[in-house]
Amino acid sequence: MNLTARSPQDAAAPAHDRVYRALRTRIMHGEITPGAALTLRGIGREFDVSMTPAREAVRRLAAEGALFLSSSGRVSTPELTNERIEELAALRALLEVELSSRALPRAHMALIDRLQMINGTVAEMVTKRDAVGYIRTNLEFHRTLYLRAQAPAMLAMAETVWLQLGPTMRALYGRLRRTDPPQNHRLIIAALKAGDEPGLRLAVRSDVTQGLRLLTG
Amino acid sequence: MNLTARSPQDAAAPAHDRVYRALRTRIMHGEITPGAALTLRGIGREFDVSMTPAREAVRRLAAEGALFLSSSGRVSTPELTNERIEELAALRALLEVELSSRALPRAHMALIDRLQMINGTVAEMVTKRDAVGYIRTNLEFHRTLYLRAQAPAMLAMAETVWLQLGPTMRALYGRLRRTDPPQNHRLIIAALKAGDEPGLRLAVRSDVTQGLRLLTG
DNA sequence: CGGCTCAATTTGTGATCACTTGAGGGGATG
DNA sequence: CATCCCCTCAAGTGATCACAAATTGAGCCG
Repeated sequence: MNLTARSPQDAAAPAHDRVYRALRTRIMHGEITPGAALTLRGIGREFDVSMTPAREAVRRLAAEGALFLSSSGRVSTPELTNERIEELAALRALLEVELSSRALPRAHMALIDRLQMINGTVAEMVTKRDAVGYIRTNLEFHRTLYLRAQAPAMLAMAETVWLQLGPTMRALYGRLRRTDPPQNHRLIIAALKAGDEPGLRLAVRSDVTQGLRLLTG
Repeated sequence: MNLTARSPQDAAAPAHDRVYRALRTRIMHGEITPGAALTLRGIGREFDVSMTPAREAVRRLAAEGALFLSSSGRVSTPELTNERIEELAALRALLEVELSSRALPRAHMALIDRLQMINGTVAEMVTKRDAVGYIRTNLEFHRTLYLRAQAPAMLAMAETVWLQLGPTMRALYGRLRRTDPPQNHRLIIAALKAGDEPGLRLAVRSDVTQGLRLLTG
């Protein structure tokens, strides 16, 4: 099956973990449309494993809210209601504002440079209208910043929220007609440079909630 | 099989779900000491199921951070570092302050009465020095309030944090020599009655972080 | 008396299979 | 033409087994 080189941490990874990671990435990056159905046998066939590891991966993702299990056990990506989306956006704001706050005193020039580079890629994805690429690099931008917060539990929660929003995000950003580069990311970088905590908090809050405006507003 | 009466929501529940719920409750209420080892075959034996549903329950709990899986797959309850505990406490503060804020405008007299009744039970548990009972009723107090926030995703996250703190909480509260009733709960109730949002936020923050003082301070 | 080695045993992993249930389609009926 | 019913097949659940890895404890040597 997949004979491509794997990153070190994936070397000799158990089957269920391989499947889990592959599906997780797909979902988080919006590569699966909301409401799409999955089957354990289908997943097993695709990754060349039996139903057992497929089931473990699916249940793990369901526990994280990335997949929806119907009462009869059928598996699909969740179709979020507007209320749910708003709530998850509020969670993003809550968690990510805190994470950025904690990262601020630890953010040195090397980090800011790296963020600017990633942001360049984000802008590129926007102009190319590559939705999946945009989501991926956008999340990389945020994760890079939040890693500096040295708060693994909080970051894990934020990623769980991203995961839940994944399938919906694609549809959401698909409506974005804008081709202008991410303005809020620039504000975040500027606030980091200036050591301006209130400005940073505001910029992060705006960035994580802006995608929602066009849905609810 | 298991012919004992089950609660309504457990009726005809799949085996893996029964096991999951039973273990989850045990962990959240602090009935398992940190670092305790579990085995799939042992769990299967206890609940009279095979390894398969035991594995699903364990992996689901591991995904929620309630169990720790060693690199070799061995299962145990996590032993949290002080940094981790502080971070989880910060998460509790963040999430629960927000939840209480959202619950405030919806908190009518019936809810406040119910909170006062639960709080009576909490006080009773304190005087009886019943650690598990204390944790259970204390969480019931918080959950009852937060349910009014109408924010299921946020509440689920808060419960995940409780779950992660479960095994540690017992040890934590075991050090509490106090037999005085929960003062912060009274402040919460008072703030709810008065419709005092800043006071409520402060009281909730104090309540969820107080247990930590004796650890870090 | 303490540390090391090796083997027996415990434990997780993954495949396979029997069983049951629920979803979806096709046809008959009003 | 719509609705309802039944039937079939697909899909999840859970048990069992073979296998590999790791743990543990006994026995031995220093």
